[in-house]
Amino acid sequence: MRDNKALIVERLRERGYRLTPQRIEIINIISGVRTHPSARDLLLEARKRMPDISSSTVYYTLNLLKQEGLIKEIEFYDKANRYDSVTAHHINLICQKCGRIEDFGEPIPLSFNDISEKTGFEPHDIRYEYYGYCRECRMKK
Amino acid sequence: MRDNKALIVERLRERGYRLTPQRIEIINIISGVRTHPSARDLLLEARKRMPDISSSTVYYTLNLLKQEGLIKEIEFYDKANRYDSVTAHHINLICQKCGRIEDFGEPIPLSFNDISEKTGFEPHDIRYEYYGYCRECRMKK
DNA sequence: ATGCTTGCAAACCGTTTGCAGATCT
DNA sequence: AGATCTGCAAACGGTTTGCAAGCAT
Repeated sequence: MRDNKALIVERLRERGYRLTPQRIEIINIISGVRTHPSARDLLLEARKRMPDISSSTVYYTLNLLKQEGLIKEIEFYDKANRYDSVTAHHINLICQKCGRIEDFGEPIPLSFNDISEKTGFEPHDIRYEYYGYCRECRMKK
Repeated sequence: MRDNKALIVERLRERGYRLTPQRIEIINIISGVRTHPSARDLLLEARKRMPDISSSTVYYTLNLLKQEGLIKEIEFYDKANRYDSVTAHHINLICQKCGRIEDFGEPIPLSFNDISEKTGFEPHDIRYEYYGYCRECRMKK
């Protein structure tokens, strides 16, 4: 959850990608925040300092970072995808009132090995989420 | 995983919804199959017997069944959502080659109670999926 | 000089919606 | 009879793509 900006920048550089001002800006935001922002969130935040940045650039950069394994994407069919600079597999708690996504600290209970031994299915990624209401939203009610 | 057509029909009837031929057809298909079909799958299958059924009717019916808690929807942002007549919470194994979705029999390790006691977040739904390759697709390679 | 990157606008695709006509009870 | 349901076509919204101009190396 700490700032992993330096790591992301270093990886891009050593893999030969350009470090344009737009990319630096996007990396800055996503690695400095714990809110799992959407592409639109990132665009609006970046435009505060860089008014001409376009949404294609944001998407292009996010796809690059995702493909390079430097960020993780959480996908939703009926709302914007969210992005996380914490790439380790973990459980997310998703509030259906305020949209907040919190990380849940405990390790994944069933390892990839457990699954493949029991079923023959070979996993290499996971999606584990609880949907409900966060403490703050429950208070407000 | 058994045929729960009768249950779905009964629930709709007792809640005052109409049992039109289109609905019966869709319920028949979804409750008779273990493949977690998409709306489009259901449309094409239904059209074999009912050529004029429209996709809005399929969506309308699926949304009704979902809202009444009689089917479960598995959502994907970049491909069609899939539908499951098994509504109990369970783990899904999703093959990224053939698209098959298998149910994994074991119970969910962390109960809603576990989560709310440890975090204050109150869950009422879950999404727990492993992505990878099913036995059949691994064989073929 | 080359090719990666950016910004604009249009395309894409599954899902939703407005509406008029049909159908179930 | 009356509300619900169906089918058509258009709208929607987030993401992707084509393309020409810009920029880093």
